[in-house]
Amino acid sequence: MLLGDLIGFHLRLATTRMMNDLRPALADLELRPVLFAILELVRVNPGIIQMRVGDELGVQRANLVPLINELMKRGAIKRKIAKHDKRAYSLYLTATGELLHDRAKRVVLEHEERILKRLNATDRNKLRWLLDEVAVD
Amino acid sequence: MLLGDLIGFHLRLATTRMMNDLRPALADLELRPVLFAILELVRVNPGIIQMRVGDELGVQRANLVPLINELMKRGAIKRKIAKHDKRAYSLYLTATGELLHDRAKRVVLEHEERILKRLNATDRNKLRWLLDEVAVD
DNA sequence: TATTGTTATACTCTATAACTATA
DNA sequence: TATAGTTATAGAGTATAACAATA
Repeated sequence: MLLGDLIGFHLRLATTRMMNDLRPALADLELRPVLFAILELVRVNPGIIQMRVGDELGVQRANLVPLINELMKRGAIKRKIAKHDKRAYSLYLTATGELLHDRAKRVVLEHEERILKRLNATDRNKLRWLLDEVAVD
Repeated sequence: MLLGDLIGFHLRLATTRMMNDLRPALADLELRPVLFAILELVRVNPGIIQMRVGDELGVQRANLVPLINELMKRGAIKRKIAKHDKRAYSLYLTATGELLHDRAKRVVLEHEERILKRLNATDRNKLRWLLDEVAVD
């Protein structure tokens, strides 16, 4: 390990390693990490506005469009015009989407366990908390 | 914050936020985060083999080639055939490269302080340690 | 046989600007 | 005026495969 003290380096490397494990694991379901993230977010927050998905995941709204289209073409998500705002779309999983998410979630949980096996529950909570403190305003 | 418990989400978002702050900060020097990472690694480990740089930063050797070329064209780094392996290149900063790195390092340290201002020294060390435990082996 | 650096390629990600329709 | 979604585009990141030179 030649890396220095800069947190950015360690963050970058941890992310790369995690994605290098997750990507092939999800490939069997023809999903990429970002697509799973969308499915998860919509599953847990049904009716969520499309823009909000972008905000939560750090994906700009322009870049979100083709991702949403991809999931709609596969019949995994559906949209309705938002109740109180005709400009916005509310997102929902279809039955197909829920099945896909169920299978993907299992793959992702196995992946997280594989990647975090050296950390106990306390450390994992601490890590989550520390990451959330990064770059908050 | 609608995000769930999955560490991957929090890692992804922290990385995005950090890069969104660092990228424009380095743009004044016409550097990108990955180029600074290479400068830093070569500065601290003069003579490092090109392949090793890729390993340390999680960049594949094929993708490293144009990055090294970019820094050589700018006269920031130079190469020599490695002492004990004619296939490999040892990398060094030029005087120009050291000056560029000095200026970039100042920008990066300010950036890290901005991003991590909510964390004290203990938390920062803990974060670095936790990130290093992610995906070892 | 395996490894370092290279080339080529395809795909994905990301940032930016401009447009529309609604608010 | 501002916001949600869209389109278009260019640049950067990433994965894969194949090759030459050397180990």
